[in-house]
Amino acid sequence: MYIYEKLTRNALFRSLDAATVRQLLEAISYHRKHFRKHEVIAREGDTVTGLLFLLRGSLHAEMISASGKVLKIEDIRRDHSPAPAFLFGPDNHYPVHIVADCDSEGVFFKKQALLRLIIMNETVLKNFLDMISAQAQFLSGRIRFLVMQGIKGKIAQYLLIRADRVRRDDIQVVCSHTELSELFGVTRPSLTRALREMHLEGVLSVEGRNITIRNKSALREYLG
Amino acid sequence: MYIYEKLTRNALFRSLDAATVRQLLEAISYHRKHFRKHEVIAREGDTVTGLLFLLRGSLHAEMISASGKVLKIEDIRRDHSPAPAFLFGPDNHYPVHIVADCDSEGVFFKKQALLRLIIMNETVLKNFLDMISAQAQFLSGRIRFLVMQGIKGKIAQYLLIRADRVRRDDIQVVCSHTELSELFGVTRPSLTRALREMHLEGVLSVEGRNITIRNKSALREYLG
DNA sequence: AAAATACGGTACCATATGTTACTGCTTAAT
DNA sequence: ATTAAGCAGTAACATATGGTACCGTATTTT
Repeated sequence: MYIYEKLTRNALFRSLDAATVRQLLEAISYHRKHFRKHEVIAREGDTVTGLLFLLRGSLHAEMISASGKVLKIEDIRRDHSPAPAFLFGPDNHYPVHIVADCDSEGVFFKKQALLRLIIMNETVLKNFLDMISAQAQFLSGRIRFLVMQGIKGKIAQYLLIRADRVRRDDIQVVCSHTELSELFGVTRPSLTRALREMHLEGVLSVEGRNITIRNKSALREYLG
Repeated sequence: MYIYEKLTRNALFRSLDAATVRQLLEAISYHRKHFRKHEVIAREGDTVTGLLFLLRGSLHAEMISASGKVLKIEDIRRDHSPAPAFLFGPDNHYPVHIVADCDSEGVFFKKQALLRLIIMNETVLKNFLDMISAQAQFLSGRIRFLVMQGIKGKIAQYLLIRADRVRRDDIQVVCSHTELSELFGVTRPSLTRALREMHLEGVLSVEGRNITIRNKSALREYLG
């Protein structure tokens, strides 16, 4: 499959057909990048010089505090790019580390090339506005999630959203407890304890990574 | 002073002269709005239908949790607009309440009008990109501030930034403790206690709203 | 197959922060 | 002028979460 076909799946090229993307790509320069599993693609503080578009694999963004606390900010799959909102604006530095979850591959557009794309095609411009806005909206939701509730609230919100998405009350959590605890910004033992307590309270039934919601309205009470 | 002269101070019209802004304004429609002190301009969840530009006064954005916890997200003065990154993108709803700090006044551009401005003038487009990028960057910094450190870390970061800005070690904190605690996402007694402890440790000297940094390197140790 | 790594469970204790309530003081509203 | 709000300080206590350490199992990697 050609690059431009894969790129149509990215938010920047949404509602463009492969032929148009091909045309656009011919007008600018870019280069291909490969990353190995666990490779650090960008460190917090590095200058953002362009935008990466994933063709294969997946990445994640994480913050690490001075004391070593890890907070996973988001997963980045092939429809998203890392740090799109840090290319423009006053501070062009990565606010997070970008790490490859597995062997991955992408194309990198320098800022100038991207700017040309945006000016050349109004759909691309609109898509880019949507991308940056989406990023801000996501971060705003993340603040509410992380700051406005305790661990049980986070568990409740996480599970309720997933249950709603799959339209079932039994949820297969794909992440490990360690990952979940990094996503929630808490320690793993604290997360396990909270799950155990919610199990004892009869709100959830927890069996390893299979969690079933037993009392949905009680679960909602935990929301911050 | 005319509206367009005041608007040149807003981020959207940066590096445009008053005459150009006047021209731009004549091409689109907008209307004027007035707000009284403490008036709620938008509630969390309201649809964002356009963008407000402040001519006079100041606003702030805050989140309120189910349990009543208040988190102040940001101050909005005449160079900024509320929620610029929520006009485009997938979720066009205010993530926060917008409240007037004092009697205030502004002009409101509907989304379509703004879109026309952006397309008409490349500087405006670039400025808008910068605005929403700045918003995302701000929120990202806010996550680090709020989640990656304890109260003393927040105090340290807050004071060090201010001290650096005024190039002095004695700082006149303009907000009340109540406001500060909302900005930090903690309770007021906890904030007061932390300040008292840091005073006893000899790191700070706290006298009401006058705070002097006594030991800058010790203060930095608190940063998360 | 062996070794290394990641994972999940748990317990004990430490610590940070929240909760509530009361005080006196200052500033703004009537 | 009087009343009402808001503000800063503090204390006693409750609670949530963190820190650390250990174990046994599962899963990779070599």
